[in-house]
Amino acid sequence: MSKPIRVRIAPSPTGDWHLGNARTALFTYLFARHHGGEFFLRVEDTDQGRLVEGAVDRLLVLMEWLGLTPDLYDGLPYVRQSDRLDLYKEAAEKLIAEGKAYYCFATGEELAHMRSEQEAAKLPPRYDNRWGYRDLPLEQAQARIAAGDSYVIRFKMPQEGETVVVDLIRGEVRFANNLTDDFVMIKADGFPTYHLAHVVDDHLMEISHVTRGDEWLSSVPKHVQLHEALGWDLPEYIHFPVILGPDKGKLSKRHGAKPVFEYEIDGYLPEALINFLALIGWSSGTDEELFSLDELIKKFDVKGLQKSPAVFDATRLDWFNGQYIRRLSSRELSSRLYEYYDVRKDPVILERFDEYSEKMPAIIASVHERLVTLKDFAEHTYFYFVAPEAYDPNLLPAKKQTLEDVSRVLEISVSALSSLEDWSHDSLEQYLRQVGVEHDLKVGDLLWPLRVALTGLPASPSTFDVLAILGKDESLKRIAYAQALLAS
RNA sequence: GGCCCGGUCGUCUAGAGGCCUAGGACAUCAGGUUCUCAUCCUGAAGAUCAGGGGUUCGAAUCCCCUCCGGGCUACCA
Repeated sequence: MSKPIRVRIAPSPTGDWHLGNARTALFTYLFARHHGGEFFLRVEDTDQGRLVEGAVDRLLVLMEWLGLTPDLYDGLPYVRQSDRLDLYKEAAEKLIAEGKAYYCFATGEELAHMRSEQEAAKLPPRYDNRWGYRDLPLEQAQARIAAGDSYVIRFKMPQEGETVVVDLIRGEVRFANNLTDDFVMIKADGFPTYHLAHVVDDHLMEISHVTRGDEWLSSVPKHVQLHEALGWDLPEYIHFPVILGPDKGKLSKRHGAKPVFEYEIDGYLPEALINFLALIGWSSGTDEELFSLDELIKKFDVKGLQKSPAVFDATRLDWFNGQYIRRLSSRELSSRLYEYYDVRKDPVILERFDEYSEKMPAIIASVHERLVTLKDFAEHTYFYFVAPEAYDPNLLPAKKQTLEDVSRVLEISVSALSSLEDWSHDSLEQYLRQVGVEHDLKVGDLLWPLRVALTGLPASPSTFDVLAILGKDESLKRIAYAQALLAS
């Protein structure tokens, strides 16, 4: 590998990225950065019928969010194939001139008819040159074009011997040439097909390693033959195994394969997503699991890439996200949360950040280790801002407690707390534990009813936290409400 | 159908002929810490290495066959 490493990620702007696309980009990025190479983005918009408005802009934002920002190419953020039509045409015409490609005038209906005929005869469907365009003299073809006939340009695939492909993950793969037919390079609309465009661009962009999904492996013979016909050196090939859905089928929307940007909306951290994705189909060879992007760059090695496809497991992603959230400092978590709701333009939460800015650090700290996603924050802290109402009073008793016990506990609490001056967490804890002892109450029997009274919930942050954050007035108010609820 | 690729606990994986009575992580279950939940700690269960033949003193690792899964077989990428 003496050549400089230059790689590219080449999506077609036909929709939003799912995790599989993001992982291909990640591996490609890691490979480039590990070797100190360059990482470009090339937009493959050669299928004019499938273009999706705004897809490229959203992709750029997403890549930035993931931390996979591509390098500038000729000063531009990406290369766009529709800007390079002349280049493909030039290559195709060179091949025509050399007799390595030809004009084909078969219509769509004719081709469809050919295929159905072959299918009926149990023959493998392929372009069989039944109209003889492969051998049509160039002058005749040009005459038809001049007459306005619609045409495509096909590559004359060699029909003898085999094409040997080397993939860095799988090693040598062999294909018999007579099984590949004369594929289309230039479509009737003048746009190139993937095969031609990829070969031309990767050559012109001096891409050292072609990285892409596994689904391309069986097309490589076309690309190899094209390189040879054009007289160009072959790049190295790396075909990543695909990501499967939980049903072991293709990643589909039905099985949690949402567009990647929805993971952002759902409160996942990009570093968690990156770490999670990196470990699907790649292993460092050690028992370590948690890697930052920088660590991944250092450790990434093609040797650690898996040959087999992997199933995507959402619960594992949750674990990574929880890990990363817990590793954030309170300050970092706080700014992440604010940023998250700010981007979401969530007026309710943003207002709370504003109005409760003094208490916010304590509020966040109280739920920090309980969050799986940033989105969870709203739900976990709701009770701080909105007093519980009309909850089931049967929630109030701790295990083995009666409603009468609860009344007594609340009464004791009210009278004790009313006289407490220092309403800090530590003071509250010290004091209440002592109150418990004085009244012969187990801590749980004192704190459970209190917590339910304050939050209306069976699970919440520590009662001392809740008390301290709510403050004396609000706490006593909520306890009084619980007492009223019990009485009714 | 044909051609390619793949197949280790439910999931992600370690494993390049003896270190494997197959290791780790997620999930699960049990216990501990604890006012609840969560965190954290400890432990358990979980894989006859898809199946069958070889090769070898010895195979998850090498070879062959079968089965299963996936991809390609477009004027889609």
